This record gives sequence, structure tokens and C-alpha cells, in this order.
Amino acid sequence: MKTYHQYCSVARALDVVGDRWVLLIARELLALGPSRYTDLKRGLPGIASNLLADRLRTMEADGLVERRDAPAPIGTGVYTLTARGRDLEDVLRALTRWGVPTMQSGPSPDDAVQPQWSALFAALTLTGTLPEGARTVIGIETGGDLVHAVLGPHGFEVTRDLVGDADVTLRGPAVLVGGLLSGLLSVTAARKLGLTVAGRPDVLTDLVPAVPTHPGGTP
Amino acid sequence: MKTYHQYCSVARALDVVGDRWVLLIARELLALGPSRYTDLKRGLPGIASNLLADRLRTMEADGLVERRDAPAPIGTGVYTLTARGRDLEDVLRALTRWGVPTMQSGPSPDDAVQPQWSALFAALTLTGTLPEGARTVIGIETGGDLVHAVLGPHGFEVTRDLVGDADVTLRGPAVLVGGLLSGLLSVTAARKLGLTVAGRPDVLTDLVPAVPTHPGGTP
DNA sequence: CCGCATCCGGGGCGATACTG
DNA sequence: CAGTATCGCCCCGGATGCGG
Repeated sequence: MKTYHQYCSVARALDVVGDRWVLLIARELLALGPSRYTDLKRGLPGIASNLLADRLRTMEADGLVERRDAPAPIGTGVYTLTARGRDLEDVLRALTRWGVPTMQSGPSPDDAVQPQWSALFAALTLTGTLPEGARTVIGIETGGDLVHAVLGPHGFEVTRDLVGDADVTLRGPAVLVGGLLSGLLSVTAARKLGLTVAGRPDVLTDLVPAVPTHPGGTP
Repeated sequence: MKTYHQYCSVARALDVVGDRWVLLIARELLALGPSRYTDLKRGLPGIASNLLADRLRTMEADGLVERRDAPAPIGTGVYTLTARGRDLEDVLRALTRWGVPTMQSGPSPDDAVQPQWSALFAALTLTGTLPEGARTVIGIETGGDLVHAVLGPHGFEVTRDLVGDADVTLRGPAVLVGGLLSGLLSVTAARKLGLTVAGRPDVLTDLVPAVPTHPGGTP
């Protein structure tokens, strides 16, 4: 049995996105935009290759992703979110906010850490809090990789190759980046703990961070 | 392997609520409040009894539910959402809204239909759109069962035993109830299709319904 | 009857190997 | 690089049993 067989909006939504890895695939495509198979596999440590292929097929059948056949420079196919898939942003935002308390313990030794996750975290929790006409670029570097979150009043974009300069760049352990962006740490506190903040830190304090909810369950 | 082993807020959230049935258990507890084991089993058609017991145990260990030992009249234990569990309301709301397009096809022959799902649908999508001081009670009857959704500006409650009168009562197929509440159907259109609207229909048109997103994938 | 625990069959899932 | 193929395990679903 795959479907819940319940005429309920939650159950029907979970019939589509409730399977393992599906929402994380959407997370990667939302963060990095059109991606190749290998890019997705890199962004989803732990997924089996057959499962990724399976999920992409069913997600395509469900109208969440599209597979296109090369934009020109590269000869390989790329996967993109459809409009329906991009609507999952609200679901991912809700999950992201709810997950904040579970991040306080920091990564365990066998946890993967990737900077685009922190960038998407910033993008999802901070989007919509910027004044009209503003545009904030946050650089995030954890573990050698560098990505940029470009935030505006009505949307965001996460990119690896930035044109222009970032307003502020954060370098250090992911837990400090997340703690700072979620409002659990102040800029000075994060700096004392080892975070490097280059550029204009004031653009961070201007943003309304994710409100921490309740202390959270067992870490 | 249970956890994703990714230091990402979405992945960590799904480590807790990503398992099958967990979010639907939260849905039932959010809709009906403190419930007994049998009540939950009734509200979750298709779940195996051992799975429900397993899920309740892990959800208790994760700090999502609490098991109390009888309020007085009944001698059996009841399950309640903790504050942390109630915070899942935002996740359920996002899933509910995203699932709206999947509801247009109506229930398939082997789909279960329960009125508290429609009531929670109304509560989740309409809450927060009421003016200060307002209080709207919507009765929903599908398949013989009747529940009430009590909506206020800052919260909601779904109850079986209502004290007082409902502002408006909807009787008929669940698809018409959902269509009306989600804004896909007007009151007159729903009536023509067979929905009975008793009381003051104007309280419905005053509410801002869930905005339908994109047409949605395969039904 | 309520609230589970136990047993069992099937399939989803995870890891590895292999191929165009 | 982009998947396909294969295998073993464990989760899940369905049925039954059992103590209070």
C-alpha cells in the first residue's frame, strides 16, 4: 500500500511528497536550481543511486520536476522544478522553521554538512522580511565550499557563482552560521565562538530572524 | 538507516516527522484534542495497530505527544500533543494548502472520508483571517458524522460536542465541503451540486479562503 | 471491549556492482 | 557521467492473540 486512501488534504499531499528523499530532492532543486543527476547525488549524501533515479521518475510523473535535454554547453540532461514543485517552498519553509530547535546540538561526527543547506535556510527563513527594493547577498562558506544566498523582498536565489560582491560573508562551522541566521546567536557571540564575519554585519541584524519556537525534543 | 545524517534543518525535521503516519497522528491530535488509542485508530483508517503503538512511543520519546492517565470519568489513558507537537500546525497548514489541488478529483471509491478532516482543513486554512474579536462556528456533516470547527482570529478548535449553536452548517459530500471552504466553489455553485448550507452563509464569504496554487499534478 | 504484543508475508529501501 | 541491476534487510501492513 502506497497511498493512505484518505480523502484529506494532508494525506493526499503526503501521498505525493511523503516518500523518503522526495522533499530533500525538492530542497536541492530549490536551492541550486536546474541540476544534473550527479549534482543531486552530491547534494544528497546517503541516497542510493537507484532510489534517486526512481524518485526523479515518480516526481516527474507527479508533475513536480521536469527533465530537459541540455541547455547547450553541456550535453547532458538537467532536472528542474515545475511551478507545482516550486510551491513546495512553503512546506520546506515550515519544516525548516520547525527543525530549528533540532539544530542546536550541532552536527554529529557522521553528519554531512553542505553550505547550500545553510544558504537555503537563510533564504527560506529570511525571505519576505526585507523592505521593498532591498537586495541582500550573504556568502556562506563551510568546509571549503562557498555559496551565496541572494535575498529580496519577494524571493531568493542560491548560487555558487556570484556576479558582484556579497554584502556579508560568513565563514566557519555550520552550527554557528545557522545559529547566527536563526537568531539564536548574536554576531558578537558567533564571532567569539569562531565565526568569521566579513563585510557589513549590519545587514544581518536588520533581518528578522526565524523565531525559535519551543526548546525541542531529544537531540 | 533511519536518520538522514545531514546537518540540515529540513532533514533533521524529517528525521522526526518523516516516518509514515507520524504527521497524520499529529493531524488527528490537533483536530480532536486529547484522544484515546481507539479514537486515534478510528481517525487513521488503514494503520496497523502495532504501528500506531510504535509511533506513539517514538513520538512520546521525541517530545511530540504526552500520555496521561485519565482525566477522571474514563479510566483509560489519553494522548495529547505537547507544545512542540502543536508547533507542527504550521507544517500541517503548508501541506494542507499544497494538497488542495489534489482534492479536486474527489474521493476514490476506497478512500476514507471523515468530517474532522474537513473541519481541520477549514481551521488551518481560514485561521488568522478573522477580524479581532470575531468567532465563527462552522458545522460540518459528511457521512452522518457531525463536527464543529470553532474559528477565532488567533486559533481554532475542532470539537464533536458543541455548546451553543453553529453560525453555519454544511451537509453533503466532502468534496463539496472542501471545494467551498477552499474557494474553488461558490456557495451557490456548491448548493446546486448538492451541498446543504444551513444558517448564515455570509460568514463563509467573509472568510479569505485558501488561495489555489497551480493546477496540480496527476489526480 | 480496550490497548496493545506477536507473528508472518511482501515490498520499500540501502549498499554495492555493473554498464552504455 | 548517468543511470541500471541485483541482493539482503527491515519496515510496513494484516491478522491474530491476550491480559486487564
